[in-house]
Formats: sequence, structure tokens, C-alpha cells
Amino acid sequence: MKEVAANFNAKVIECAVQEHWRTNDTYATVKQHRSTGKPFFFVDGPPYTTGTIHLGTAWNKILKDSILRYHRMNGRHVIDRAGYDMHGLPIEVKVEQALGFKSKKDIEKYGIQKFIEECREFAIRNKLMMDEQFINLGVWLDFPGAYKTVMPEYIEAAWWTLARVEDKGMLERGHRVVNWCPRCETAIADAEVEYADESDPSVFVKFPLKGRTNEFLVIWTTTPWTLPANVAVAIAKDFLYAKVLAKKDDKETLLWIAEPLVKAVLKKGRCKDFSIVETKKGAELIGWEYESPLASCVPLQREIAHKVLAADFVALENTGIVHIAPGHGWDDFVLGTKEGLAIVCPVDGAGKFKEEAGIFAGQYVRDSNENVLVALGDHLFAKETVTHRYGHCWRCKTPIIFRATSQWFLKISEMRELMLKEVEKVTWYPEWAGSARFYDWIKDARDWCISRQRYWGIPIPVWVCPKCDAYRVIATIAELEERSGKPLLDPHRPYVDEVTIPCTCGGTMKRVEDIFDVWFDSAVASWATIGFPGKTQDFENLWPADFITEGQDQTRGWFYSQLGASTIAFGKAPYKSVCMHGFALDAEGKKMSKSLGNVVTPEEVIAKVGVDVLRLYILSSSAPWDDLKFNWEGVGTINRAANILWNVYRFPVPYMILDKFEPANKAGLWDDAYIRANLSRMPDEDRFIISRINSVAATVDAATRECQLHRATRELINFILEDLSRWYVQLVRERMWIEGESESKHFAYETIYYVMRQLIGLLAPVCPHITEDIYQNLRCKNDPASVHLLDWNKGEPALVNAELEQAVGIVRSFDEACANARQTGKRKLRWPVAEVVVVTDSEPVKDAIGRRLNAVCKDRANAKTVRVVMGRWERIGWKAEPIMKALGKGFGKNSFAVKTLIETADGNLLKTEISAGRTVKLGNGNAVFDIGADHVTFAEQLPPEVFSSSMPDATVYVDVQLTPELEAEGYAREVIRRINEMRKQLNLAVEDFIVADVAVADERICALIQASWRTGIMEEVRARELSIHKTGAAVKTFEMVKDWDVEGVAMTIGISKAND
RNA sequence: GGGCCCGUAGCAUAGCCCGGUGGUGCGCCCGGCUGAUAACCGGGAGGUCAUGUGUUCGAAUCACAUCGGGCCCA
Repeated sequence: MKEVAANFNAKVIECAVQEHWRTNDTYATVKQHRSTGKPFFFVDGPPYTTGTIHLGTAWNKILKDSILRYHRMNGRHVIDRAGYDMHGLPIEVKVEQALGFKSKKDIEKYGIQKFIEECREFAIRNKLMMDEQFINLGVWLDFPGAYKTVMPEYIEAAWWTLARVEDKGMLERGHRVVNWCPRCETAIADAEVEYADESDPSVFVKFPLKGRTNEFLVIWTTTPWTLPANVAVAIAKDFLYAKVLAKKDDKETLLWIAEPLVKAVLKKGRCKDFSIVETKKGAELIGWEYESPLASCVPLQREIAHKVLAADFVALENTGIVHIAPGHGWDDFVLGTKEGLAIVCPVDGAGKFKEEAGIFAGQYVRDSNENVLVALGDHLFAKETVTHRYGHCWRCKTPIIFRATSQWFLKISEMRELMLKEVEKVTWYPEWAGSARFYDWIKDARDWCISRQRYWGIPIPVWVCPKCDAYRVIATIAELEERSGKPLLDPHRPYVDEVTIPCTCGGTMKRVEDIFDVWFDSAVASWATIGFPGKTQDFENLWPADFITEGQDQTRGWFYSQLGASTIAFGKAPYKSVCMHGFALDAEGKKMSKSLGNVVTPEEVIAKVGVDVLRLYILSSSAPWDDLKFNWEGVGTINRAANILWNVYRFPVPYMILDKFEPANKAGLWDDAYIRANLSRMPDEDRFIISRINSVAATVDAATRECQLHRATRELINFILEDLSRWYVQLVRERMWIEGESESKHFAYETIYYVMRQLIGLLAPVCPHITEDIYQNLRCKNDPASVHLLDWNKGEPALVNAELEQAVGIVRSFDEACANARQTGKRKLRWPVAEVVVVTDSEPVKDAIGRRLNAVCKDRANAKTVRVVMGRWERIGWKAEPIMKALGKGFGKNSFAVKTLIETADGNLLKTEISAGRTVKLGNGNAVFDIGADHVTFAEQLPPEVFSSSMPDATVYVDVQLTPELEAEGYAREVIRRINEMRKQLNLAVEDFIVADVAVADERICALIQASWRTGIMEEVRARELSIHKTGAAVKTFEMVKDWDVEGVAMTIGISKAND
């Protein structure tokens, strides 16, 4: 055992521990040690490799690490491969920005090969940076062996999965409306759309009805640019529609609008005069034909037969008539498919109108809105601007458009039922994350568009024959090489694009150009991480995963993508349990964002308080699934708790070293045999703390098993502060100071050693560095080489003593009540008191304070005696207090006399009689009055210099009255304290001797101390010589002389170090 | 507009499932201890339990509505 640094310096400790782990390869040793245990298959949700980690990412890994460390200590062989998500649009966008690119054309010009190599380089660079940051957090995952979505084996897993999807008939090549980013020129998934406020025109447009003059349908839209693609309007069958005669500027028109909305619409069109000509049910409008108001300038529109249809999504909003452009809206598309409408889409991938859009050709759709309105001319009925939530590309923030294109889909909508069933089988922490949140999300799931028209991703392994249109899904690289007859250098674009396969029809199959949605990459992680399909053994033994944990945003992300892919490929969920965690917010509960300037980085926190405190803070301050409001004060509090842990650990070490203490062990291997064997002979405080640490262990174990790390950590912090520091250490101090051999001291050493060993074991998953540092200093020479090699303590019921814990609880309440009463009585703890009396009716209180822990009570209370009185303490008197209101009623003008009688009567006697239900006669000679229960109340009357305070089930009375003996002791204690203070100021060593002189101004006090305490003081301050005398006598020269005011008595104290 | 979660003293949290005096920590003020000491301990003040309505003898707790925050969706 070594001396321990006086100041707790987390950074120094953590650096040293990390270095120790590196040189001893501790992580590998721990894994090796557990390699024969029951497997615990964990899958790391792969963070995306852009830039540095933030507090939320840190939280995520800290949570994972703590839970996995717990399982390792419980003997599990943890599959702990880290993972990284390294493909996809976010990286492409970053690289594009770095290269100053504006569109896909720039990429093509630059060369796809060069471009993807840039992307690869970017991803790898970031991955290495993130490795380092995670390792600095103390996270023990397999980082060198991490799965990376860019590896050929990984890509193969995605390919294999798609082939499997195809086998199940769940892959569909379809011409559908998808979310489209016109900047990235690709389809994006629902999950990639971000909603933000956008300003758009809100317009009401008149569509002329065919064969009628001056009669129109009025529609509403916020996307005028979709009007060139209009093919129909939709109404609701059951709504009532009105034909309105509207007058404006002396012109009359006939307008069809849903009847309840007429007034509002005409107001927007500034028509003051109008009248309803006729009304019809929506059903009667079906089949009406109309013409496009853009027919003259958009050739495409002239070829379309526009008509009125019914649709159930039409709401009683705006005009009640909905513009339908099946090429540019999801509902429109579904309706169009059902009704056999033309799916027109005169917009290209870059969001520009094609030739068929006539005068708008070449214009960017959002820029063309104004031109469309101009072209509408008189058909524009009303126009205003709205700000509404609109979808944006998650990466480049460009407003998305809907566009009908040819894409590849996973038929999720057909899997919903099975997915919902599987969700129910998964254990969710918290329960509602699955049963409510995730369940609702899946209920509404649509088919998943998995194709992207981009470059940096897993190429979709589909080869199509241009001659016969047949396609083939390739499952593995080997299959591709075999069919193509050529080796594959790299399964990425553009290398894979060059590979062709002969078709059975004689044609040559070419790969479709698309790559996978990056969410599909991570969707296959649970089997890709164990090498499937390349290797199958681990898959058969391990899959599905025992546990995953990610943030609440992954409900629609990874929880979902994995479930979808897995349910199609294997018919079941890829995980058995899921813990959903929250987000890291700022102290006000707002999202941390660069623009708000409220971002706190993990580095900042680590720089101030170190990693373990950050870990303990994050895990203890909120439940995993609640959002974390980051708060520096809270961090400070946890740091203080860590500091107290350090002090508690440090406190006995010097004494143990001095005594060459070594805990009882067998051949250098420590266990708790000594504690078990000697427990019954140990002092109560030792048995208490041993019991407590085992109760705590049981609580911590139960909480951790349920992912309730906040409960586990709070329990541990509470134990350190309350039980260890504030209680046990206070009680055990004197035993540490015993010089020479002592069984009592030895018990204390063994106890505190045992408790520290158990405590650091329980704390090791959360604070891996501090506990390792402490363990390395405490371990016996043949003990396991790391705290992380220890077995978990679930709490040993045989060592738990509930009655004792309860008794100590009572004594601690007593302790607090004493302090309270002393404070009221203005008697410092240093000054002894003659007696403390506890009045109670409770047997447990009586037993704890009066018998079992009486010695502790006396010590804590600094009292000569502590005794318990059941029922009533004879020194407590009762004072009768008249109730004047009642006296006035009962005694009229004699009230005042009665009042005096009551006040001067013997309160005790009065109370006894009245409590027994009798009346008491009080008189002053001339008159006698009957006093009953109505007339008086009783107040407790304490003897002089007795002060009380209440505790649960009892009242504590402290008698602070001084006797000469008590006074002498009190002053003696004051002198001792001051001499010791001066010793410290002189920097004397604990074992140094001194000579001292005390001059006291008050003759009586001087005599008191002199008479009984001179020797006592000399012992306590290690004085060779001590003179106590009245002020004024000649004083020798001392190294230090100080004047003191001791409770109003002036003293001059001089001390010097004794020679020799 | 919809789903889920959260709202308790200046700050952070427990209690809510299963209704019966709202605990705790930090900070603040006062005090104690002085061989854990640039540490440690005690006491005190501080609460419309977001708001409103309902159920009930009784609501922080149950129900409904509103407001505010977060995540997700349309």
C-alpha cells in the first residue's frame, strides 16, 4: 500500500490508469478472463463519422460501457465490437463543400473514383479521431476491430440481405413519388426529411369547367409550380358544394366551393357581393371535366383530360377542392394509381422544368412559382403568403420536392403486422418506448425507398439487362466474381459499375446506378458485425442481439431500420432488449445548438472534472430515458462526492502503512473470510457498515439489471456520503489513532478494507479509472490484476443485518436532534454535557439508544450519560395556560381572577386531574371555581438549561447546565484545540513534542483547568512541559505566542518545539 | 395537426404505477469540528407540486383540457 495524494486530481489519476491499461493490455485480459462465460451479444449502434463527438454521443457510449462492464463482471462474455457508419450523403455533402462543388455535375466532372476516395479518406480520418475520443471516455469496446460499413464483408452483408429480400418477394422496383432533394439530386427516405418553417405562396386558383361559360372550380395550393402537372381535382363525396355568383369590379363569375367555406374564400378574393346559386353533394360533381388554366402555355397540359374525382383525404379546409398532381404528391400519387390517372412529372432531377412544361422549361421549380402565378392571369383568384412546416433535406437543408421516379422499395407495408408482433416480444427500457412510441411509428410505416442516386454508399447489387429488362440480385462478392468471370477490386462505385454479367437472353446485364440509403447499411449491423453471411457460426450461436441502446431519435432510425430489414430477412426482431436514452439539453432544457451558443462539449467537462465524474454525473442526474439538463452546478456536486470518496479512501491509508497492515488473505489472495469469521465479535459500527454495503450492493444490482443506472449511482453516492463519510469514518477515527497492537484497530482496518473493496467493485462499471487506481493500491499481491477482473457483488444476504441498520438509523436521528438542541442551548459540541434524556414510546428507539448503541450515543452527544425514558420524564413539567375565551363564557367578571389562579396553580397536578376527566377546584378563599378540560391547555415546561429537539418517535432533551467538572473539561478542550492549531501553524509533525505556557486572565477558570486537566492537556498536545498560570506572571520566550478569546476568557498561549 | 416523454423551493431531483403530513442534494444564511483539514459536519430559511376543471371525505399522485420544454412524425 502506498501513501495517497492529498488532493484528488482526476486528470492525473485517469491518465495514469489509461497508461496502466495500455501497458498491461488490461482490456484484452478482461475479455480473455470472461471468454468462456455465457455470451452477451451487444451491438453498437454505429455513430456517423462526421467531426467530433458531442455530449449526447458521449452519454450514449458511457451508458453502453457501464452496462457492458456490469455484464462482464457478472461473468458474461460480452460481444463488444464497436461500429462506425461511414457511407452516405452527409459525408458526400462535406466533401462537396470542401471541394467547392455545387451539383452532381461537378462530381461527375471531377471523377467518381476520385470523389469516393475523398469520401473514404474523410470517413477514415474521422473514425480514427472518434476512436480516440471514445477511448478517452474510458469506453471499453473493441475499437481496433470495429465493424465499418465500408468493409467488403460488411457490404456483402447488405447485398446478401437484399438478395434475401428479393427471394421473399419483398423487393419492388417501382415508379413512385418520393421525397427528392433537388440539390443532391437523389431520392431520400421519409426518415431523412427534416421539417422547418418555410415561407410559401398560398393561392386560390380557378379551374374553368368544360362546356360551361364563366364557371370555375376553385382550388387551393402552396405549390403553384405543381400546377403544370395537374391532372385532376378531388372532392369529398359527402360535402356540400355551392355554386356562388361572385361580383368583383362589375364582373360576375360562377365559382364552385365547399358550402361551409364560401364566405372565407370569397373574403380572400375580396368579393363583397356574392350569392349562392345552387348546391350539390360532392358525389354529384364526380366526373365533371375542366380545363387547365395553363393549357395555353404548357403543352403537356393540353394532352390531359382533367376531371373531378372523390378522395377521402379531402378535408373541409380552404376550398374543399384539392388540386391533384400525381407526379408531385404522395396522396395524389396513390389516388392517381387507383384511378388510372397519368403520372406526369415535368421536372428533372435538379428540380428544373423539362421541355414539356412549355414556357417554364429550364426554370427551377421553387423559383417558377411567381411565373406560374403570372401565367394564370385572371385565373388567380386570391394570393397570400403562409409560413408553414416544410420538409428539407437532412444534410444540405434544401427544401425537398416530391417527384415521381423509378426507385427500389422494401415492402414494409406488407410486413407491418409481423413487425408489430415482434416489437411486443422485445424487452423495452422504459416499457413505453416500445409499447407506445415505437409501436405507433410502425403502425404508420410505409414502404421504404432504399435507392439513392448518389456515389458514396453501398452499391445496390442489382444487375439489369437492357435487352430483356430482367434483373438479378447478387448476394455475395463471390457470386458476382463467378457470374462476371472477373475479380472485384472494390465493391464500391465506380469499380463495381464496370462489372457486367451475361444475361440468359444473350444481352449484357449492367448494374443499376443507385446506391443504398445509408440507413440500410446500419440496418444489417446485427448480423454484419458477427461476419454473417461470410461466417455463419456466430450467427447461429449469438443472433439476435441481447441488448442495444440508443437515443430516442433512433425510434425512427436504427431501431426501425434494423427491425424492418430483419423482419423481412429472418422473420424476427434482431434484438431482445432495447434501452432508449434521452438527449443532452442545456440547463434550461433547450436543445444544445451552435446557433444558440449553449453547447457544452465533453472535452470541456473532462478538462474541469475528469472522465469519471462526467460519467457519474451523466448517469446519476437523470433516468437514461429522460432528457438530461446539463448543469455545471450538478457536475460540481458530483465532483465533491468523488472527492469525498477519495478522502474516505485516503484517510486510513497512513495508519495502515504505519502498522504495516495487510488484510487477511490466503497466499496473497484476498477474500472476505476474515470478515465472516469475526463479524460477531466486531463493534456495531463495523457490522453496520458491512451490512450497509451489502444492502447497497443488492439495490445497485437490481437497478443496473433494469438499466436504471440513475438509481444505482444515486444509491452509491448516498452510501459514500451518508454511511461512509458522515457516519462510519467519524466513528472509527479514534480507533485509527490507537498506538501499538489493538484488535479494535485491526477490526477497523479489516472492515474499511472490506468496504472499500466492495465499494470500488460496485462503482467500477461507472467510474472505471478512479476505482482502478484505488484497487491497484489496495490489492493483495495475487489478487486479480484489475478491478475490472473482479466478480460482481450482488449483495450477500448473510451479511445484512436489517435490525442493526434500523438501530443506526435511529441513532443518527438522535445525533442530529442532539446537535439541534445544543445549538438552541448555545452549547458547542466540544463542551461536554451531563445528561441527555430521550423520551419515547418506541421500543426500537429505546433499544437502540438506551442499550445497543448507547456508547455510540454518548460519544456522539459528548454526554456523560444518555438514557431513555419511556412515557414521561419526571423533570418535564407542565404549565397550565388559561383559554380566555372559555373563561369569559364560564366565569364572566371573575375571569381575570380565574386566569391568575390557573397560571399560578401546579400545572402538573392540574394536568393529571384533567387528563383523568375530572374537574379541579381552584379558589382564593372567597370563591372557588371548577376548572375543566375546556378552560386550559398545557405547555411543556423544561427545567432550566434543558433544551429539546424532536426526532422520529422521540424527543431528545439535552441538559447543558455546567458543573465545575464539565466547565473544566470544556475549557481544557478549548485550550487543547488552540494549542493544536498553533502546532499546525508551526508545521510540527504529528509525533513532535512541545513545551507550552498558558496564561489565563480569569483566576477561577485558571484554577479549574490547573487542578484537573494539566496532565490531560499535556497528553493531548504532546507537551513535555506545560505551565498554566494567571495572566501577568513572567512568560518565557516561545516560538509562537498568541492571544485568544476563549468563550470570553482571555488567554495567552505560547508554544515551542521541544528539544530532542 | 398527430404520437410519446417531461414540468415539484434560486437550481437539480425523489415521491406519481397503488390518492391520506411533499422528502433529498446544491446554492444561500447561521453554527460546529479542527490528527480526512484548500477537507468534513450540523441547523435554518425557501414550495400556488406548470395552469384550470373534474372524480373523491381527501389529489403532487387519477381523468380531461390548456400552457411551456424535448424527441419523433404529417
